[in-house]
Amino acid sequence: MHSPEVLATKYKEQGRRITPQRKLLFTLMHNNESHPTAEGLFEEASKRMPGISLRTVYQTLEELSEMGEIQLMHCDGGAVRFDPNVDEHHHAVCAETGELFDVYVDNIDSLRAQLPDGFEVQNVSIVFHGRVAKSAPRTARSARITTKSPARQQTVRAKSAKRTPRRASRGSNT
Amino acid sequence: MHSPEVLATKYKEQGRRITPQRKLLFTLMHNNESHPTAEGLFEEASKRMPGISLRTVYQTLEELSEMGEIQLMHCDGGAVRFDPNVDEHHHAVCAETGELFDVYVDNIDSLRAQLPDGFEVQNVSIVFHGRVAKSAPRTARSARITTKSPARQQTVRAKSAKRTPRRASRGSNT
DNA sequence: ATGCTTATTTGCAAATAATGCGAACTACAT
DNA sequence: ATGTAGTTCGCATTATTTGCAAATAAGCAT
Repeated sequence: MHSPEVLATKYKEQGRRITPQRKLLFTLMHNNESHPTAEGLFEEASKRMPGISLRTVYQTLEELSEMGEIQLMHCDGGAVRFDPNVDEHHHAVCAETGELFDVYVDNIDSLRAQLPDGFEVQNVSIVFHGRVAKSAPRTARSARITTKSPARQQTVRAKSAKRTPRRASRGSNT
Repeated sequence: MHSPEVLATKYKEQGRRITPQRKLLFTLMHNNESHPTAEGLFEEASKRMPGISLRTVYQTLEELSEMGEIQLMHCDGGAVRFDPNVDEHHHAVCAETGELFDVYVDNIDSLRAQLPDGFEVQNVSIVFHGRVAKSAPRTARSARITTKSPARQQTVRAKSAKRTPRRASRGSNT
């Protein structure tokens, strides 16, 4: 998504107003690679602006989405996660931490798929499920992987192409 | 998933009981290609067994999932959809009707992805978003496409897949 | 068949996620 | 400073799904 400043301009051009709430949310989302949920973003925002309403967060995220500034991502059935990266990209989800990473795929066009007759593909979304190998080096737990950093180009090959035992229901991580 | 008969055996072997509700749900799910939601399956079941509880449907689907007999699919953020096809496969969603089709992809391993460092892929899920071309011939609106029919092998290419360089800088970032 | 044991079914409350709506508030042009 | 229309916010409500406990009923032993 655009910088808070550019967004402000774009907003005004559309007759929308710049409020403290919006300014804060723009800032919190800009370059945010954590793929926060509305609730998560609300918590962050509340730190800096106690009293801000969750309703406002939902509303702002919705308008940013309508303006094409952020992307929505329904990943595991839980809450929607928002992504300020609107380039054509995909995702990797760590089954352990639930962390979500942006992934760029070079050759989607080469996929050979048996699509239903007459199906016209408009876009493809790929999700890599797996886990981040915790190589001992640093605190491991808090080792932050930035997608912009040494993202290795690799050819995909699942550990075991077998069925993964599916958890029955959603998010019960307690 | 297995046939209702085989399932019955498998259930008994595990000390589970065969009830009329389960028998019905087994039958309704077997070879079901509609990817129903719990609610949808409940409605179908209700026709044949008025009074069956939605709770029972949820419960049965959950146990079938735990037994590896069906797969869960979180697609658009709405209700979970269930799939008796547990082979390694993917999906195509019609943006118009919401219909969901099974899709087999041959060469997932050849995808070149820039995954986060140390990320171990366990499995990949691909969703093709698009629409079923309604070839004018019949009522068009009600033309039904079945997945079992001549699924064409095709190389994927979105209608307007412009390749965006990573982090394209639109305007003055920052 | 009859009874028993305990797996199942069911209804209802409750949790989670997100949206509708209207009253109060405020950005910002004049 | 003032007015107006865009915003924020709280509360009610919808949609899914799960937790719980009482009522029910498979399936085994007799």
